[in-house]
Amino acid sequence: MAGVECGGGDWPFSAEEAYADSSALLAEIGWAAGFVDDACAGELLPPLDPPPATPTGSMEGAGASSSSTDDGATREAADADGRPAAATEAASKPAPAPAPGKTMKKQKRARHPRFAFMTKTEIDHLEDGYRWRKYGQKAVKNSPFPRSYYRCTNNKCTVKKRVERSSDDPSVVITTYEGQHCHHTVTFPRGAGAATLASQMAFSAHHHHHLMYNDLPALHSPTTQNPLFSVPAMSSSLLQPLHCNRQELQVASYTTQASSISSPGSVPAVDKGLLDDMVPPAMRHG
DNA sequence: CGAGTTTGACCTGCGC
DNA sequence: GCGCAGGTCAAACTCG
Repeated sequence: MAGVECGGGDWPFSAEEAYADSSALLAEIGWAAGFVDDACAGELLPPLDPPPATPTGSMEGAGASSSSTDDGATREAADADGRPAAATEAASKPAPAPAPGKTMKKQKRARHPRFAFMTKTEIDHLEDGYRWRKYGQKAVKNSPFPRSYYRCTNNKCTVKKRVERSSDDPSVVITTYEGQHCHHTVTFPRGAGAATLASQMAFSAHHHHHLMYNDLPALHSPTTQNPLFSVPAMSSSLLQPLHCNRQELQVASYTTQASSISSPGSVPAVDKGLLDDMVPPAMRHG
């Protein structure tokens, strides 16, 4: 496995800095963000002030999601699943005639629940038990590092992830998962901690608990070293994938039960596996 | 030869 | 309406 190694040690920057740097991303994500030390013992740092619902009525963060969450499902589903029609048309790239996009212009791009986390690692693409296929790379504005786009190789799975390095600290990789896997991991590498965890969390992203950073005392604590958010704790007090629709900020659930991850019975044993893999029994609640 | 990566072009949404 | 930036596509290429 692509060992998730890191020099360990303290973060070279504060949570504020980290999030200030990636605030745009986090804001855009609008769901949840964790800060994970790839040694599986890192801190999950709170995002900076979660932009309060903007007066403009735009929900920005959630907006990115909500504004494009709705109907576009067709396209998303399509292109992730072998790209039928649309993609086929698009194949005729040099022929911007009816432009593939045009036909589906009305449909906004679908957005699945997203979960982002930062990992201090030198490895760009962390092994997380799933197989990914890179489908694009783009230079990111104000960042010397490109952003890579990956899709789960399982053709029935629509999960995507973006990987980019923090322009502030090259040693930090920001990974954003979008969607949920409809299958189990291909492999379950021990030690793939951070990525695996996030992946699993993304996997269980269907537990759309609505809550806001501010509603999470621990999460929003000014303290950057909140033990509550060491990775193991994350698994147990879990940072639920935040469905942070800022216009309906509400705390639906915030539990310290490890079982909460796999609670509604829809998450397969994989989550348990995660716990088994990462959370020492003693650390689990009860 | 199949699977995965690279890379330039294209599409879309958004702010000005 | 225009330009910018993010996101995606797919041909070409690489690698095992």
